[in-house]
Amino acid sequence: MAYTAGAPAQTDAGTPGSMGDVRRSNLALVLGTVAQSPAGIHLTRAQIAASTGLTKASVSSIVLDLLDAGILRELGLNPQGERGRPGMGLEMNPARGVMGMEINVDYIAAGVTDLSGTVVVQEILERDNRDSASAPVMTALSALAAEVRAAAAAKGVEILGGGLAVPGLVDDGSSTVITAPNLGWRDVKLDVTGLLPGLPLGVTLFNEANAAALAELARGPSGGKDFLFISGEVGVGGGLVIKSELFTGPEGHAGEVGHVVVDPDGRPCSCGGTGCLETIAGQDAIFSAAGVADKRQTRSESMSALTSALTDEEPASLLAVQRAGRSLGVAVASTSRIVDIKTVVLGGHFAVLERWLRPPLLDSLSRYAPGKFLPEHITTAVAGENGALLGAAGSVLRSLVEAPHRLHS
Amino acid sequence: MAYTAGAPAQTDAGTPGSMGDVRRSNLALVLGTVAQSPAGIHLTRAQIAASTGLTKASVSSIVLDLLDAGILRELGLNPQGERGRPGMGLEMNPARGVMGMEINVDYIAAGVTDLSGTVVVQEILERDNRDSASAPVMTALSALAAEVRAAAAAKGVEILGGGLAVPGLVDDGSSTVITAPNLGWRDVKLDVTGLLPGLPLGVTLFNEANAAALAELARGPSGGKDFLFISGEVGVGGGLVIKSELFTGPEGHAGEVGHVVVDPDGRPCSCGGTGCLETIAGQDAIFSAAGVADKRQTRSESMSALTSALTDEEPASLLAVQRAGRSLGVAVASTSRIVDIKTVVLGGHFAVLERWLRPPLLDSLSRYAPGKFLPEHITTAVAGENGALLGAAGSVLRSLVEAPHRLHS
DNA sequence: TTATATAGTTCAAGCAATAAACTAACTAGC
DNA sequence: GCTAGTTAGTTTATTGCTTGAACTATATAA
Repeated sequence: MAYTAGAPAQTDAGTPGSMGDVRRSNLALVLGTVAQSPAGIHLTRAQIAASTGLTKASVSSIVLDLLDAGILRELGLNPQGERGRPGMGLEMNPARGVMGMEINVDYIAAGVTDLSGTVVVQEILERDNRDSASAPVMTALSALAAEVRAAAAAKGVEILGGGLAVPGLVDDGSSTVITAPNLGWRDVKLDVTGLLPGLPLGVTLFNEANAAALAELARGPSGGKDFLFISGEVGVGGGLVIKSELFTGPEGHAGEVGHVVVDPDGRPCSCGGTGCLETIAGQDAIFSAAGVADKRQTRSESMSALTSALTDEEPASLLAVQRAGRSLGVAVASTSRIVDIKTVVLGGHFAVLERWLRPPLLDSLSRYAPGKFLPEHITTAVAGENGALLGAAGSVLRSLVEAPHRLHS
Repeated sequence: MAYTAGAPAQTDAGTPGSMGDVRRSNLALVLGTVAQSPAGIHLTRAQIAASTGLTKASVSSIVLDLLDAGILRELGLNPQGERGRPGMGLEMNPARGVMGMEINVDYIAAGVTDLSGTVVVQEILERDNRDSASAPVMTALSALAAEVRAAAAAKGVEILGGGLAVPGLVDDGSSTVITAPNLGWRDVKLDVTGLLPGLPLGVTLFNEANAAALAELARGPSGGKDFLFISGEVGVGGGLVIKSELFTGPEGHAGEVGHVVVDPDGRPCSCGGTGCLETIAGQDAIFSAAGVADKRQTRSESMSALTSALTDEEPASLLAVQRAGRSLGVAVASTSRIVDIKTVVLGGHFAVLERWLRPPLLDSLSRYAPGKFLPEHITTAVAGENGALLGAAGSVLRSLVEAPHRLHS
């Protein structure tokens, strides 16, 4: 019905509210209902008025602004055999788009979606970034981004803003990667705006798991409005979505389920802690426990070695995954009590291994968080490999929908 | 400077914003700055205008509304030896107040603060509520509340709203205690408005630890704007404050640190889980591990037995508290990674035992959440025994400050 | 007593939403 | 094929709230 994210009058606390805030709030409200409308359906002004509760006059005036800003577009009239004057369909302008980018251990990637969220261009470039300095990676990504931007422009799509997802702790305010153990980065300041110069909405930096969580939120109804996304990669990342918002905590680093303590007497973790979930359920941990770790092969080769070992019911592999599942259960149980969440979405290798992980996970949950506290829904990610990419793009799009006044208007 | 809580235009998402929202937002902004001003200082309209950024004209008009509603009061002019016309001091109306109430295992309590937050009346009635049905407890509390209300009225303070704190999981919407293990309550619907009939702001139901956390937020700068409050009682409760707001999660039951898993191979918990923090650091657990559990004595007697045993360096007691401290560390480490919090406030028996708990707690933290992730500030609660009481009252007060338009206006 | 400075109020103007009237564009039915 | 009915979108007057400037009120300083 109404767009949940459009919290009206989003001035900072402590700032006087004026009528401009009302306008901004209603701009977001109108744009939000258009953005939320199902793919084929093009709402008319009258329908927007009915659905938002605004008057037709207000909607007309607001839509005019959004058309001027190039965010919305009018389609022709659609006389659909109903009585009365047909309405003028409206849609998110397909000639504008946002770019998602991703730096990961094995690849860099960039992709563009238009404002309706449909993918226009997408390119993945395999590249070993493990323990590579940031400069060459950024140079390579910059070239890729320019290429993808040109490809989008060739299709008539102009980029308004971008998002970059990185597997590590980030601080968007200062565009800094605080720590990305698997890239070997620590306190690295990135020139993110340099990747895509001259964008009205700039470029935002995201944690990979957070971006992927946002992709889940935008795409399927996999997790609803409240869920914990757990992404199994080399490390174990997490993204916490609460009331359809990414919950980032006071400093922006919330949701790190990978470092919940699941075994106080456990092994040291890459984060410096002890017995973190990652030390048992991270890729390296599972591979070596399963005995499929081989330094000559890539991670995806190791992964297929593991899955075939599992289908062959190879004991060490079964045990390794079982242990990972149980530990996942402990971490989820603890997390669910702290943030009161009942739905878990598994991503990354957890999605691949879901078949084997689920039984020990459920077992563990019923032991550590039984009854009323049991997280009932365990699903797997719907956005696949490129979840982080889509999430980064989608989240920029969403920020536009929530604050359209930043464009021209 | 400005009141952090006064988020402008707080209509529900999906509702059109109109000029009324602006007014509501600015009412809260003005009232917030008055409420935030230090005890002795009485702001004038001009000072409010300067501090909020509103014009003098708007402030005058808004203050008029707040005076009409009986929320603010004018003091006389205060010619303070400065040039120019002296300003008219404003303060929170001391003739209006809010009531906090508490049901706990050993007592029931009720107290009134005026709108400036100073305590007017307070009464604690010892009463063994353990495994008592809810009806007689509510009857007793109702009588106590009426008495305290009359005492406040005698002092010229009219009650506008109330809050009730209960040691258990609650749902305020339906005024239901979902589970309070130590009272033996389960899915008990309480007639909270019946306790204090005819209040314009009604009566709100709180979890005890959450209320106490709010008291910490309101009183000292003990935890700043972001902290985890851990309350050691018979059970172990928790309250999570993030950006000066109580974080309650999607269903309102967040912050239950007492049930973070700290020992996967541990003992069963009253919540049905296994190895929860409460099974090691709850009062019953500590008392019995220390060997000071004696069914004939009250809990406060057991507690003094424990503290004297500790000062005598009695080994079993030292060990019990040490273990509790270490487990606290594990739980805090996990929590800090999930919600990104760096400050912990210890309340209840954790405050009493702080001296002995701190070393193992710090030790444990540096092991499980080292370096950048270390929760740096461990403090003890400033609001003492009656933290929950004060918190319940204070939070009703705060809700008034955030939405003053609910009164008359 | 006068000049100056500060507090608070009054009043016209601007902006955004609303409600009601109005124009536009289509279907249904005779 | 014309008219009545129906729905879409625009125009216009009204309302509510902030703003800014002018104005009144009340103090200190010289």
